[in-house]
Amino acid sequence: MPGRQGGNRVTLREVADHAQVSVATVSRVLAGNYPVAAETRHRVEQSIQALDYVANVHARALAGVAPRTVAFVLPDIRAQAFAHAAQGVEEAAAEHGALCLICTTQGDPEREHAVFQMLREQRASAVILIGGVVDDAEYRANITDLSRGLATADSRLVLCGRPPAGDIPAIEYANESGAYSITQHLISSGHRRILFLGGPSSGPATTTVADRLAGYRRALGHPGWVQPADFTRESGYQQLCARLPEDFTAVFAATDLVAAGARAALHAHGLRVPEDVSLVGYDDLELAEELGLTTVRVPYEDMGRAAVRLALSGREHSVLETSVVVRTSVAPL
Amino acid sequence: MPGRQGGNRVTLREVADHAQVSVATVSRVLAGNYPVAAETRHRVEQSIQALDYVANVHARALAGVAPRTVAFVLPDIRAQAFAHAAQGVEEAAAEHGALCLICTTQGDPEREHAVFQMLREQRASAVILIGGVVDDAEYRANITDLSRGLATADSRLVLCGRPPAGDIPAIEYANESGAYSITQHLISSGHRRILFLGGPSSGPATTTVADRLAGYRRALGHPGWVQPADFTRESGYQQLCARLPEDFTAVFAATDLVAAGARAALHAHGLRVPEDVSLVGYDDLELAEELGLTTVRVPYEDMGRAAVRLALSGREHSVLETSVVVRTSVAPL
DNA sequence: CTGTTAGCGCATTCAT
DNA sequence: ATGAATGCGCTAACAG
Repeated sequence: MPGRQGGNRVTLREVADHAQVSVATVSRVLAGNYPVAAETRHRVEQSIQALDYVANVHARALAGVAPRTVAFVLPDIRAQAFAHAAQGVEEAAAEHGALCLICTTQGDPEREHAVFQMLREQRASAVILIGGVVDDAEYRANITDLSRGLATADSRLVLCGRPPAGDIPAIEYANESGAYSITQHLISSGHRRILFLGGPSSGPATTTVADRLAGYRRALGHPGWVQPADFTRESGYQQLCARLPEDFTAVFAATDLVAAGARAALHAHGLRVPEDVSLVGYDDLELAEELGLTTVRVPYEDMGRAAVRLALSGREHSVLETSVVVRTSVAPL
Repeated sequence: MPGRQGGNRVTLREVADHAQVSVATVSRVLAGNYPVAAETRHRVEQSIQALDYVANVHARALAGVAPRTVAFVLPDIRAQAFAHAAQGVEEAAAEHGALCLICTTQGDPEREHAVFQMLREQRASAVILIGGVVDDAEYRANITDLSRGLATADSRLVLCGRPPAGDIPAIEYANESGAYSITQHLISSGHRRILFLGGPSSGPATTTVADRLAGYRRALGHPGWVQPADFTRESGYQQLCARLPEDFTAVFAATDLVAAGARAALHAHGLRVPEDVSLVGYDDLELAEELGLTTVRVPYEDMGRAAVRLALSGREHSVLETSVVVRTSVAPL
């Protein structure tokens, strides 16, 4: 029972004294990469136990033996897609014996900046960035700065679920083709008037929606019908209601969450899914299963894992497959 | 454009040289807690910019100026309840200017042990622990060891959503009384035969279910009817099916997730909610809103925040209120 | 106001 | 096989 006073951590020195050896010897048995007499080693190990010694990472790091740390920066951990990616990152980091830092920005640029500064100070070996972005010049400039800043500190930046920017590597998923496939699915069920629900009401779209919209249009062979909506259930509800007098036989919601809102809107108007209107989403969250929603599966956990591998050990498949998951929200026309 | 080679971080020394001052001066303008001539300060700031200097936390920590770091240890970040608690922890940590470490154990005791060891090495100022547990002697012994180990390193352990153990502080929520209230709600709607769905099929229950069950029984005034089930949707489905020939007018699922499974089971048997059977859950997750589930709201984010405050700045309300959220899954008998 | 210096805890030559 | 000494980057006395 150590029970020492607060703040009085045991140091290597004390262990050495206790074991009647030098600090170098203790350090050696700890590292285990250098010959130490069996008997001495035993004695040292006893002392370590007895004193409940715990190494100080900071001192270690300073002396050049830092454990790698990978940081995962996301807008909001409450979003299921991100939480799943985080799970993948955690797992892979653990496999690599790396410490894992999960940081949220709440979509606030200031906070994001602070987080990055902090990560540089922490000497993070890698930082993985996830979350939708508008791929414009400003973004490119920003991300390039970040990457350079990190590189200065011998740290790598990896994008997750976004296109690579400049020479910044990324793990993507087949977003456009997933959208294409599920639109095809709708089409092959006889649907023609398919409403795409998602995207900004004005201004440029994030790469996420832009790609999904592109896939939708490629399958359709024409611009189709688009109703803007944020990536929330509430917005899905509101925006579909706004469109509801119109006639379409199916709705492609940009996200499962949006689909959930759309579904509620449909129900509120006395329309049934899929009897009256077919509905598909994107992401394949828990929600999709609950609602029997046909959707596109995005391998978020795999993306997290892949991003860590890319960051820590170099090359890696950089665009993961998506697949449509058929459930019960689509009916043939 | 710094663009230095990887690994070649800029040090205080270099900044000092560049600015033609001593390291002490640079350190001072950095800390800003000591008078420095305006002109000198300016010169130093220029150099810092020019060299893109970033302080090394490890060196700082070794020198005694460590930023506090609070760790949040949970079984699985994909679980919404935990993700919400994590959000609260993140926010509060940021407010305190503390670094936030989120670590998952996957419910694996070995991994949990490794995580704790790592946290001690990191000199975490506080570690917050969440996740169901069976409150037996073994657990008590374990947690006490952990707490002592942490205390050795001048670090505090705080429990979250569990009862305090020994002198280890905790942030709880009114679990039993929430269960009592929602059972009352059912009762005042005329229900008498209410099935409690949750808990282990054999062996001791976690404190979480035990308390909910206790509240249920207190409201009922007798032991009631209990069908065991894990905290998963799947289990809710299976276990309710197993019980379905029996007649009860309402089901109290130990968790929203379990309720979702129960609901599916009911539907699969041609029973409608709430017309044929009323259903309530616990937690008030996103799912509950989607399903129109009447449930008990647990303030997970607040708990996370409170835990951080407790850990970092002492006293704090330690048991948070719960409340029943009435939606559409209960019908009067 | 500014420079010099002594640690912080540990890993690592270099001696022995 | 073991011990003594050096340095990692920074802060905080301590001198000027």
